[in-house]
Amino acid sequence: MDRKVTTIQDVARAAGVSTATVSRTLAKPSVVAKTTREAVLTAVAETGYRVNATASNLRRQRTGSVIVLLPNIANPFFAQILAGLASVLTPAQYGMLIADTQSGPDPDERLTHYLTSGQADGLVLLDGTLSPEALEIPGRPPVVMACEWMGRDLPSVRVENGRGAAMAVGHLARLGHRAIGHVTGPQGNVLAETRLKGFRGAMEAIGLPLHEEWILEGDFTMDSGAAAARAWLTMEDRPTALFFASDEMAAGFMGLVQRAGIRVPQDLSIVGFDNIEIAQHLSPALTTIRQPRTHIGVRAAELLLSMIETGTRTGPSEVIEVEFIPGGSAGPPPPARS
Amino acid sequence: MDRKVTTIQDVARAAGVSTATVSRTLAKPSVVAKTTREAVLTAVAETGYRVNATASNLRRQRTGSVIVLLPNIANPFFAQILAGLASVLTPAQYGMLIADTQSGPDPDERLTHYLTSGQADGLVLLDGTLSPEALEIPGRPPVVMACEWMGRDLPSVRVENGRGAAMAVGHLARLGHRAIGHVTGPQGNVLAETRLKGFRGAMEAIGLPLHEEWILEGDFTMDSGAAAARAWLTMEDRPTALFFASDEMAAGFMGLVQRAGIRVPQDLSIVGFDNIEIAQHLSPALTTIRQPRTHIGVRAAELLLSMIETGTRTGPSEVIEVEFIPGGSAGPPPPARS
DNA sequence: CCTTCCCATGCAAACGATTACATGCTGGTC
DNA sequence: GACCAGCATGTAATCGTTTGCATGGGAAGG
Repeated sequence: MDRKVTTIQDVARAAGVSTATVSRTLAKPSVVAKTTREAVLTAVAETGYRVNATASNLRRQRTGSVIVLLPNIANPFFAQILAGLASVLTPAQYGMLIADTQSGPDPDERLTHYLTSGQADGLVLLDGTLSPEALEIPGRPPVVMACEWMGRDLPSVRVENGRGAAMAVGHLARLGHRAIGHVTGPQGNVLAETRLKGFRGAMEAIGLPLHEEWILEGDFTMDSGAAAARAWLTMEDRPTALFFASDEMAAGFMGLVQRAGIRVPQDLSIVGFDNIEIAQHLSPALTTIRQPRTHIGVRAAELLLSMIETGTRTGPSEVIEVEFIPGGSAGPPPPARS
Repeated sequence: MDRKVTTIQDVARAAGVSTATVSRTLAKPSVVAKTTREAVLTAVAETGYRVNATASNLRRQRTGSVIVLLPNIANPFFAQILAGLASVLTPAQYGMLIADTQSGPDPDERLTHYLTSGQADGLVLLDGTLSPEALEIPGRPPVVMACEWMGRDLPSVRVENGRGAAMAVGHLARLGHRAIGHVTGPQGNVLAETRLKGFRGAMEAIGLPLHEEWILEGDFTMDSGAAAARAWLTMEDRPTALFFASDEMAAGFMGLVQRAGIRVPQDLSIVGFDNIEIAQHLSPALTTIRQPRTHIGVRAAELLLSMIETGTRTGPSEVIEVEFIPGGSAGPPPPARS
C-alpha cells in the first residue's frame, strides 16, 4: 500500500488536477474554486499525502528551522528558556535545533559553522562569551541573543541585571546588614560583570563599605558555590550577608555551610539570583531575584521570527523586569560579637 | 562579492571540472585523482562554498536530523539526557530537533505528526505515556525510547529501576527501619510503577510490614514532594523512612518538613532516585540511587544511529546499571516512643 | 600493435515541491 | 456581437545536489 511515499503528483492524479493546483490548495486555499478545493482535500486524505518538507524548503529557499546555540545543554538553567522558545517556534511551524558550543574544540568555530551551514533560517544565541567577529559574515541569517548580550547592534532579550543586584543589596541593607559580600559569575561573562557592577554601585549608593576580599569568584555552578563556602568558612572577618550572582551558587553555598553547622539566616543571610525551581523548596527557602526565563524565551523567539519574516539583520533589544522574591534565607544580622 | 550564495556550479566552473567531480571530491575524496582533488579544494576555499544541506538531503532522501520528543522541555531532568544525545548526534553530523508533547492539545497526535512529517530520520522518545498505537505507521522512521519504555518490540535504553528501589529499601532496612513508606511517580507512568513494584517486592522479601497508607502518590515534581510532606505531617502513625521515586520529590519533601522543624535524618530518613545535581548540595546531602543520564542519552543515540544506518525498525533494548549514592539523609530510626 | 580493462571524469536525470507566466473560459458592457 | 476583465487552472522552469551510466584515455598484457 504505502510502500512508496505519496507525492504531490499522486494527489494531483487522484484529484484530476495539476500539481500546481494541489500546491495552491494547501498553501492558499482561497485562490482555488470551492469544488476543486474539496476534490483536492479528499484526494489528500485518501492518499495520506504529507508535503515533503525538504523539497518545499529547497524550492522556497528556507529551512523551516531555527538553531539555538547554548554553552552547555546539560545546564538546567536553559531548560525553561528552551520551553519559552518552543512555545513560539512550534506553532509558527519552525523546528528547534539545539547545539552547544562547548562540545567542540573551538566555540567560535561552531558559531561560524552554524551561521554558514545554511541549516537554519535564524539563530538564538545564549552564549555571550563568543567573539563578535564570528558574527561578521556576509549574508548570515538573523541572530538574537537571549539572557546575555554583546556589541550594540546585535538584538537581545535580557533582564535588568544591575537593578536586580541593587534590589538584593537594598533588601540586605534594610535588614541591617553592613558587611555584605558577593559571589560572582565567571570572569568575562557579561551577566556576571553587570551583576557585580550593580552590587558595587548599590553598596556605594547606600554608603556601605566595600571589602574586596568579600567578593568571591564563582562560575554560576553549585560546585563553585560550595567552593566559595569553603573560602567563607576560613575567613577571619566574615561578611554577615552574601549576594550570589546565581541561585545555583547560593544553593551550593548554603548546603555546605549548613552542614558545617552555620544557621541561615541567623548566622548568615543569603540572597540569590534567577529564582530557579528549587529555590522555594530549600530550607530555608531562598530569597532571590526572579528572572522570567520562559518569557525571555518567548520574546526572543518572537523577535527572531519577525526578523526572519522582514529580512532584517538588526532589531530592537528588550530589557525585561526582574522581581524580588522574599524567602527565609535573609534576615537581620547576628548581634555583633566582642 | 558574496551577494548570491555560491553553488556547486560556481565551484565546478572555478576548478574547471564538472559538478559531479566537485560533489565526489567532497563526499568520497578517494575516488578522484589527487591533482583534480586539490584543484577542487582550492576552488572551494576560494569561493567559500558550503554545500546546501537542503538540496543534498532532498537528493539523498534523508533529512540529517533526529527529533527528540519529550513530555516537557522545562524539566531539567532531561537536560543531561539531551547532552548525552547531542554528544553522539553532533559528531555524526545529525541535527537534534527538540519538541514536546505537552504544548499541543493531543500528545499522541504530536507523535504521529513527527513520525509522518518526514522531518527527521529518526526519533528519540522520552515520554512513555503515549499510546503504542500511535507508532503503528507503515514506513515510519526508527524510534528509540530512553528512560521509559513500552511494548516489547520498541527498543529502549533504561536503568534497573526495580533493583534501584530494592537497593534503597535494603539500605533503610539495614539501618534498622521497619516503618518504610514510598512516594510514587504519577499513575500510569511505567517508571513509577516499576519503582513501586520494586519497593513492594523488596519490603516483602525482607519481611517488613507494608502499610498502604504509607504509599503516597506524587508526580516526580518538587511540588508534589512538598504535598506529600504536608500529608506525612498530618499522619498519626508516621513511617520513619521514605523512599522517593525521584530526587525532586525528595528535595521538595525534605525542604518542607525541615521548615516544619523535623530533623533529617534524626527524625526521618529519606532516600531519593536519580542523583540530580542538587542532591549532594542539600543539607543533609541526599542519599539516592544514581541513574547515569548522560550515558543513557549516549547509548540511545548510538542505538538510533545504527538503526538509521541499517534501516531496521527494531533493535535490542539495553538496561543500564544503577549505583547507590550514600548521603546524609538516611540514618538509624529514632528510638521508639511510648 | 592490438586488445582488454580500469580509472577518472562528464552528462544528465532524478529528488518533490513552488510559482511566474500562459491560457482558456465566463460574464458583463457598450 | 465584439471586446475586455478577471478568475481558475495548467505548463514548465527552477531550487542545488547526488549518482547511474557513458565515455575517453592510458596502462598492461599478449
